[in-house]
Amino acid sequence: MGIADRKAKEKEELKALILGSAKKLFAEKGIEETTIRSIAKEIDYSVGTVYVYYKDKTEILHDLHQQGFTQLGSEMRALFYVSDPMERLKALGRIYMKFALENTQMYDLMFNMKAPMEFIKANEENHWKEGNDTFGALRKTVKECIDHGYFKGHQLEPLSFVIWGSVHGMCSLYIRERVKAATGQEPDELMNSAYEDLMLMLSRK
Amino acid sequence: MGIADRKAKEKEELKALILGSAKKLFAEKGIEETTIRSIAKEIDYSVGTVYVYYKDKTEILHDLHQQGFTQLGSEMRALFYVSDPMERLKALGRIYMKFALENTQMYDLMFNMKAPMEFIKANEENHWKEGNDTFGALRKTVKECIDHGYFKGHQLEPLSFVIWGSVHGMCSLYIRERVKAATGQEPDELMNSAYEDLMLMLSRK
DNA sequence: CAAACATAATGAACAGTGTTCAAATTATCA
DNA sequence: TGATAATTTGAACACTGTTCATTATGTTTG
Repeated sequence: MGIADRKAKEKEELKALILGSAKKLFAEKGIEETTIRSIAKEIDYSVGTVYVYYKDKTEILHDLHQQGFTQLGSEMRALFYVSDPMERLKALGRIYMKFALENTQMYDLMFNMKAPMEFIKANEENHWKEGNDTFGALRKTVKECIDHGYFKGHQLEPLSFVIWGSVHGMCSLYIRERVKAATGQEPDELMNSAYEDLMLMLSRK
Repeated sequence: MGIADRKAKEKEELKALILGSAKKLFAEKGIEETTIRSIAKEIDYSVGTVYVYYKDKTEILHDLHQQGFTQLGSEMRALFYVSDPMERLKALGRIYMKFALENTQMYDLMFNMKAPMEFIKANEENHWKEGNDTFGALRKTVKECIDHGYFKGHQLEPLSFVIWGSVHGMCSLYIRERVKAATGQEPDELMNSAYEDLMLMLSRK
């Protein structure tokens, strides 16, 4: 079945082309400028073609958010070699924050926008695998910290969520342009010093 | 000048009526359903009239976000009687979180949506008074905590931002429906236990 | 090779959005 | 009452996501 195979490959390639176009526009111009028409125009196809390969915009955004998690996941996995759990926790947070600040649109899509969650709900997958895996990696590291004598009196699940929420909160305020407006400080500097303050707080035995 | 006065009052009243309509739709149906047409329909005026009193939608959303800060501000001010700064800090956070969970759309508008910031930028007010005041109240309380021996080794500005970011982060993850999806826990329960874990961490001398 | 069929791509059309502005309506004044 | 000013209107514009009959292309078959 050579022809069928080739056709299947071509379909996949075109789908990837559409997603690539979406990714480019999304990263460069943000969600506002990433319209179906602009995606189609970028690759010289008609709007209708996009809908042959993606049933709607939320599916495109879901696929995109998945790519973001793939990247973040591989960056996080590169830290598994760090044996000391507290050191690893600190490094994890740094990587996470770095990813957020360097890929603001993508981070926004992954953790703030409604589209990916709506797609998951609409397809009743009922399971946010990407989020689950990422939070699982954090929880595992926090667990090891607890086993090493850190976080006395804390519970694993709430504590892990607090840590996630802390870094996510700072990143979101940064991305949604509340940092300078509210504090008057230089955002990038404040993000760094705040992260150090957070780590200081976490690493107290 | 009786007539001019009355006209001015009527103008103000109609503007308030538009804002009230927007507020109602916004709280009940969210931003998606709060269209200019729906706002106009709610109060039996035409779309054009809305644009006589508001130059665009961001101005409406900015006025709305201002109302949210007025409410949050008064709820926070009710805690000034708490003399112990750490107790006050804990209470502040609770009130803040309660406000976020009970007014999800409004909180989202105040701290996540782009509209209010875009309005401020477009009118080069260059000063987010609402955010400044709120963060100022937090900073002041944190300062007092430091003066009472808490947060040794921490700096006021970054620390205050970390605390804000922590609570904001958890609230945002809740509102944007990432909590249950990522942790598998019951969101409301986790929010509470996480807040207690956070406070436990903060109140260690 | 041509005709029949299957697959893929198209873009006009639809319903919705925010926004504008000439025209119609209403209120005020002389 | 008639002229003038203020207010309200809603059709129209440019955009969005989405659909689907039509067209074009590729494949198989007699």
